Amino acid sequence: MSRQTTQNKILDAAERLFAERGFADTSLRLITSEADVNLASVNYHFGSKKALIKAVLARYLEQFMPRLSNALDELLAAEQQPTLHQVFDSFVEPMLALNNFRSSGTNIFMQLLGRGYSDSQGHLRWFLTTQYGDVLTKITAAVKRANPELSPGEFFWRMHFTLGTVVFTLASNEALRDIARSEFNENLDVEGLVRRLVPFLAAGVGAPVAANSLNDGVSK
Amino acid sequence: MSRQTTQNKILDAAERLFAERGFADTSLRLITSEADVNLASVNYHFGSKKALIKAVLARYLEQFMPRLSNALDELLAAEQQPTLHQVFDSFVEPMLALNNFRSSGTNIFMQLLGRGYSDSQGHLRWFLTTQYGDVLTKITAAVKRANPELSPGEFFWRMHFTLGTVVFTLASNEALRDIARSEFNENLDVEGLVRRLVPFLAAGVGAPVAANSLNDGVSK
DNA sequence: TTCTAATTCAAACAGGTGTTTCAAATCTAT
DNA sequence: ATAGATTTGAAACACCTGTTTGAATTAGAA
Repeated sequence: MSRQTTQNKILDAAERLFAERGFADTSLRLITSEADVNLASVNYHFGSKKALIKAVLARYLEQFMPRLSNALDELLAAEQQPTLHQVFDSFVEPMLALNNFRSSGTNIFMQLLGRGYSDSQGHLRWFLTTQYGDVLTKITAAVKRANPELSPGEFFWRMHFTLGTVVFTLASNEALRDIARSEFNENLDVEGLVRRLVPFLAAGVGAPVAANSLNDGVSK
Repeated sequence: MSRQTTQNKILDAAERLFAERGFADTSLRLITSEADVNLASVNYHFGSKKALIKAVLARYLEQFMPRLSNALDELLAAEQQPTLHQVFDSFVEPMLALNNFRSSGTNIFMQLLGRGYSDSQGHLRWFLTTQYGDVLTKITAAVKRANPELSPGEFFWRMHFTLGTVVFTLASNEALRDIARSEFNENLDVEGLVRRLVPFLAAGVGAPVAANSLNDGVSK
């Protein structure tokens, strides 16, 4: 028989609770009781709560990041200039592939991403900058190629606007989909949500720079 | 002499710390020590920490909401159809006016808004739905008038994408502006930031609906 | 001034947190 | 089967949280 190891029981319970309630609001006692293991086993197997959070995130990022990296490589290798729509589309397949990795994997990862970025401890930020900096570079390269007209300052801000849209939507996607379902029979699955995000982001990043915006602040 | 009352010393310290660190990560002991008042005075004057959070938010919302409401009224009273740019622009003046109310008022309110919406307790949500529901109605009315083509489902999601962009940007605006300043001399003030948001949001909400998005989920 | 109500203060309370301890149980290889 | 390492378990630890208490102080009105 394929017994679940204690480590995996902890990881499975933790990822679900972290996604639902955030990192800070999920106590080790809650995790271990839901995982049906002893409280001390978290510190025995992972060392600390911080390390557990990182382990939960790592399990997904190891699946997601190489796929995203490959998709961006393809886009950057192509002869012709990609559209912004194409750039953002390259996130979709890696995202959806997580459902083959674990059930509800896409949804859980989306919520974890949202929690991870909002979190003041910045666990996710640590991963992105120290482990996956190359992917970040590819993302900015692809966006710049799709929309080369933006000034560096304009580009910086639009990337962060994009990040904000994504993170917020991902973090609250389940709650929002519930509302949409009950309010006007809009029965959207995770894929539908992600596909709705793409045109919004592409249009936002591609928006014409406001001509009448005084004080646009670019001093260099 | 105009002595600061204990209540105001608490409110001032609390709003700064809440904006910086979020509600949950700010303890009453930290607030009262920075405000130089006794720990028990928070519960004496406000009743509880939750009530203090609401009091902090209320002080700003009472300034902001009537102005926003008026701006939207003007837009809705006009003969001709407003542009999305105009709709989002009507948030700008009420936002900036907060600097006349308190020093750095705009910035602190922006961060509080971000914290308040991300917060799992949903203090801000309580205000918006129970106290300022009429303003919410006006916002959706204005957006719908500026872009009547959107289906209800499409409209719902784009409003929430917008909200996400705004909330995330507001919550982290100070950190992001620091980065922008050091990375490429982009010395943007709060007004500049808000004015950069408007074209992004207007373009996103006004984006053409993706024709090739299968499963768009509208079942009604 | 005197009396009463409002406020401040130090201390304790009750409950929750992540982490550590060390004996008991379990597994693993000899 | 037995010895040794790994893993589990119940309990305690040290610390932090929001809240309450009741006495000391201050303020305001008669």
